Amino acid sequence: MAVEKARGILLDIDYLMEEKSIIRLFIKTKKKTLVLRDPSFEPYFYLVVSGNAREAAKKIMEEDFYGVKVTRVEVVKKKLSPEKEPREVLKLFFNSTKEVKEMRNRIKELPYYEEKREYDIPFTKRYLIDRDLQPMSEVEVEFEGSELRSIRVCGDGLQELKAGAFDIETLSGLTFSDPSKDPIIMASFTNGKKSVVFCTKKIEKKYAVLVRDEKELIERLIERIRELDIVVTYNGDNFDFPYIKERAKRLGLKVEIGVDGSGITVKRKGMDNAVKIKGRQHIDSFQIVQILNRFGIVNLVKMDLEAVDKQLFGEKKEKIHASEINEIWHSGKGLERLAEYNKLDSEVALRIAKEYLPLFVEIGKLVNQTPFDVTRSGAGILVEAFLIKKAFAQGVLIPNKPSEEKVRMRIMQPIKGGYVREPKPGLHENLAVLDFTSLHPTIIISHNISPDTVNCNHKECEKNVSPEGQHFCIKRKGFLSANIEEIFHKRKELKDSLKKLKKGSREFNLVYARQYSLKIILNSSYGTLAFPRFRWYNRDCARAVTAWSRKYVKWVSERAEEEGFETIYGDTDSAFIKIPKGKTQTDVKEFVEKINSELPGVMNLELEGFFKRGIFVTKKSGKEAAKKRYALIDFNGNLKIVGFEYVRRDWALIAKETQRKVIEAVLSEGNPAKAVQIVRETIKKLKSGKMEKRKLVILTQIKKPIAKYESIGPHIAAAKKAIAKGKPLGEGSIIGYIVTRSGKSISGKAQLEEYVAEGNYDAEYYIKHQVIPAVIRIIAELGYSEEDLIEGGKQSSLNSFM
DNA sequence: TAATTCGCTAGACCGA
DNA sequence: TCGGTCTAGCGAA
Repeated sequence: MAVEKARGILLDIDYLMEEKSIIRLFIKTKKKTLVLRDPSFEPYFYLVVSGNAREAAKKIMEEDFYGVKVTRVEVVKKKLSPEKEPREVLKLFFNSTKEVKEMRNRIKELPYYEEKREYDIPFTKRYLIDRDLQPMSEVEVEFEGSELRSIRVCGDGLQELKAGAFDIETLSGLTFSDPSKDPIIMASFTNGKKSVVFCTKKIEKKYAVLVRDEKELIERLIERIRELDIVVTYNGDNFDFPYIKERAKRLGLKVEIGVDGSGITVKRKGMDNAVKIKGRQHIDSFQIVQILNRFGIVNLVKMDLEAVDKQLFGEKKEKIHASEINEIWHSGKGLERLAEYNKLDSEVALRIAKEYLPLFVEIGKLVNQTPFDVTRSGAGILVEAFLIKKAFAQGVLIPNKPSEEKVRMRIMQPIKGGYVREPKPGLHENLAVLDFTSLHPTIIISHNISPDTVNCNHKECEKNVSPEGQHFCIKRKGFLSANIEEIFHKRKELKDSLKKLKKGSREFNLVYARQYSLKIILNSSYGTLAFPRFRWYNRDCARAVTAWSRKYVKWVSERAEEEGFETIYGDTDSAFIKIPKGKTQTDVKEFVEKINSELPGVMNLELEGFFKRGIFVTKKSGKEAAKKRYALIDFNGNLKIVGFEYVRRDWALIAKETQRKVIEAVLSEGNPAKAVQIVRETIKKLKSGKMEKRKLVILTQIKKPIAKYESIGPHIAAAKKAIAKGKPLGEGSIIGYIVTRSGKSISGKAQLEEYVAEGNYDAEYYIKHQVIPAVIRIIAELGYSEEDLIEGGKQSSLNSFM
C-alpha cells in the first residue's frame, strides 16, 4: 500500500481496547475526518530498581506475573527528581492499558523493586505529551491505509471547523423529566448560520420542521449532529445526551454519531457525567460557564441559559418552565413561543462556545489536551498537566500522587495564608490602592521556590531565606519556578505584541486567548504547592510563599508610612493608602517606582487606581473595623463595593438596593441626610405592605444532602416544605425564599418564593433583619443611630453633621 | 473527582 | 427570654 500524505486539524484522540491498546487519531482534513491508528505507541510505566538496572531488565522479562507479560523493556536515563543526576531506570512496556493497571500492583513483590513511576497517566494524555502534539493544531501526517506513519505539528489550526449546537425539550411528570416515559417533543439545531426546530406538531414558524414522530425527530437530529466537528450543548453531559440515548434505546434507534460510527460514551466524573463522541469535540457550554465562574471571569449565581445570556451578552431571553412546557404541549397553544425558546437555547449555547472556546483551545495547546478534557478540568488539573508535559520534556520523572493517608496528614496541617490588615474605620478622602501583580507566582519566581530547591546544602543560598526559615537554592533554577517563569515571560511578550494588533482581528483574538490561557495557569500555580492532593505539593514551599507575601505586604505599608502616607487597609496583596494634604498623586507614583526598584526579581507593585473617597466600617460585634468590606468611589463617580451585603446573593434585593443607594449618597454626594431619608422611605414602603415580592427573595444554596443538616436554617426549612409539595430540590439547588407572615421562627416563616403571594411578607423581619443591618454600620460611621432610621425617631445627631 | 486561607454575619440551638 | 456557642453560607484575595 502506498504512503499517503495529508494535512488537517488534530481534532480528537482515543484508543481501541483490542488485545492491544491502540491509539487512534482523528484528523480533520478539508474533505473529511481521517481515522488513523498508531500501533507504534505502547502503554508503559517506569520501574526504579535497586542494584543494576540492566540486570534487572533481563530478569524482569523472565518473570511471570500471573499471566501479565512485559512485552518489552528499555533501560533509560531519567532524573528521579530535578536536582538529582540522571539514573538508569526501567521503562516497562505492555500490550494494553489494562495490563499496566494490573502490573503496577504486582510489581511491588519483585526483590529489586524500589519505586514505580508514571503508572497512572491516562493513555491518550500520555500519547499527546510524549509525541508533543497539540490538539486543534494543524498537523501533517503520513499514513498507509489506516495506519499512521508520521505526524508533526505544522500550524496553528486556524481552519474553520464546523460547529453547531442542539437542544431538546421534553415532557415531564410532576417533578422532572424521566426518559423511561416522558418523550422528547421538540429539538432545535443550529450551525450558527441557520437554525431549525424539529417537532411532532405543526408550528407556524419558518424554521420549524414537522416530523412524523419522536423516532424521526431523533433521527433528523442525529443526522444534523453528524455534520459537525464541534458539537455544542448546554448541559448535554448531564441531560440532553443521556436523555436521547435512553429514548433512542426505547425506540429501537442507535445513536451512532461518532465519526467511526460508534455511539456516545457517558463517563462518570464524580457527581457529573461527561459525554464523549468519538472524532468530534462535544463541548458542553454549561461546563464552560462553570469554569468561567470558578476562574472569576464571570460571576453568576444562577446558571440557566437565561441568566448566562443576560450577563454575557446583555440579552433578555424568555424562560419557559417545565410545567409550562407540559401545558403548551397539551393545549397546543403557545407552540411558537416554545419553538422560539427551544431555538434560542441552541443559539445561545453555540454563542457561548464561540466566544470562549478559543481560550480553552489555547489552554489545551499549552497542556497538550483536547478541548473536551480542558473544558471539564479544574485549574489544578491543568497546572498538573502542564508540569507533566514539562517534566517529560526535561527528562524528569514526575512525582507520584500522594496516598490517601498522606493526603489526610497534609490536610491536618493547613498552611497559613495571606495577611489582612485591620482597616481604619470611617470615611476617608483621597486614597490610592496599590497591589502586587501576580503576587504568588512572582514570589515563586523571584525567590526560586520549588520542591527541588528548598533547603539546599549550599551555604551561600541561606541568604535567600523566607520569614518562616526555609531557604531556597540560588545556584540552580527550580523546576517549578523555572517553568512558571517561562509562562510569566511568554505572557509578557504576548501582551506586548497584543498592543501592535488590531483589536477584534483574528490575530488579536488568538493572541488574547493565548495570553489569557497563560494567565490562568500562572494564577493557579501556587495551588500546586498548597493543595494536599497534588503531585508537587510541598508544605515548606507553600509556607514560604505565603510568609513572603505577608512580609512584602506589610513592608509596603510600612514604607508608605515612612514616606508620609497613611495606611488605611491591605488584604493579601494590596495596600490602601491615604494621600495627605501636601502630597499628590505624582508622589504616589514615585513611591510605587521606588518600591519597585527595591523589590527582588520580577516582583512588581502596581498602582491600581486613585479614589476620591472610601468608607470602612466597624464590625457588628465589638469595636474593631471589619476586614474584607469597604466601598470606594473614583474620580469619575464609579463605585466599587466590596464584601458588603450588596454583593452577596443571600440578602434580599431590597436590602442590597438600599445599601447601594446609601453608599452612593455618602460617597458621591457626601450627603448622609439623604442616606437616612432613603432608608426611611424604604422602611415606610415595607411597612405599607406594598413592597414587590421580587425584592424580598433571599437566595441560598443547599450545600449538602438535606438529611445531613444539623441546624435547619430558613433555606432548608423552605426547601423541606417545597419538597413535601413535590418539588425536586436537593444538594446544589439554589433556594429563593421569602419570610412570610405565617409562622413562628424565621425558618417557620420561610417559604419558597413561588408559593408566596405578592404582599405576603413579614415587614418587621425585612426591616430589622435585612434593611437596617445592611445600612446601619455605614450610617453609624456618620454619626447616626438606629433610631434615626425609624420614622419619627429623633434626629439629634443630625446636627453634628450640618 | 479534587485549589487555598481569612473573614463576616445570620440564625438555630441549648441551657439557665 | 436571655446570651453564648455552633452551624452554615458566601465573599475577598
